[in-house]
Amino acid sequence: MFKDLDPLLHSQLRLAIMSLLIGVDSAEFVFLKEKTGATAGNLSVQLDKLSGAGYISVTKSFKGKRPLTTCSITKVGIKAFEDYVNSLKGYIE
Amino acid sequence: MFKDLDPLLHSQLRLAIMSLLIGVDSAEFVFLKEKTGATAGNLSVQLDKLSGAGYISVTKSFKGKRPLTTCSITKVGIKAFEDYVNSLKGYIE
DNA sequence: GAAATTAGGTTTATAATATAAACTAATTTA
DNA sequence: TAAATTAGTTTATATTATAAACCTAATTTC
Repeated sequence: MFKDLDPLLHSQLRLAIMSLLIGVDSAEFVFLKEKTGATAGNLSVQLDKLSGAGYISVTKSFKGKRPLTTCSITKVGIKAFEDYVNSLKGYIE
Repeated sequence: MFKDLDPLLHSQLRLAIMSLLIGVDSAEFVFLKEKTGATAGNLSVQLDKLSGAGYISVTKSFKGKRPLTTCSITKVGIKAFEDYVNSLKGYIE
């Protein structure tokens, strides 16, 4: 009935990030920042957490001379997201 | 796209409580405790919060000689739950 | 009939979490 | 060349979730 909800995903900002990443190949820091409305600091922290869990991969490079942080969801992340959504259904249906 | 998720409902235990209450007329403390698997302390705290927000009403009486805490969801609570579920869909669909 | 146990909670302490503020470092722009 | 902007990271704080400890009354056991 009430399966545990992955605490890493049961967070508004991290869920929004995953929701965005699941629909694209990859996304830049600034794109995620704009779409989620998060502050850069908060976004940075949450990306680290998702990355630390292996839910996303983060690559740091340069666009011209400015730093560029690019994120992609991983297979593990997709699975976790799907599991989370399924668990959630036990609560809201 | 990403509407704010009511922080009062975006909590595993409180969401489970609301999920249970939305399906019944009323429910006793012990019933909620068993169904959610929560400790009594945690349940007590979360019921207070939901009650404080006007999402549920809590009545304390006696069953025989033992205390009996009975909970029901309110109209405000139903509305909040429905809004929460709708907002959530922006994240998971 | 005293002591231990159970029932039904509440209060309090702690650890984890989310979040923004403050900071860094490089780059434009005025 | 000073000021502002970009693209972030680190740190501090306030909130939150959670369980442990506690309480009171009732019941069972010895």
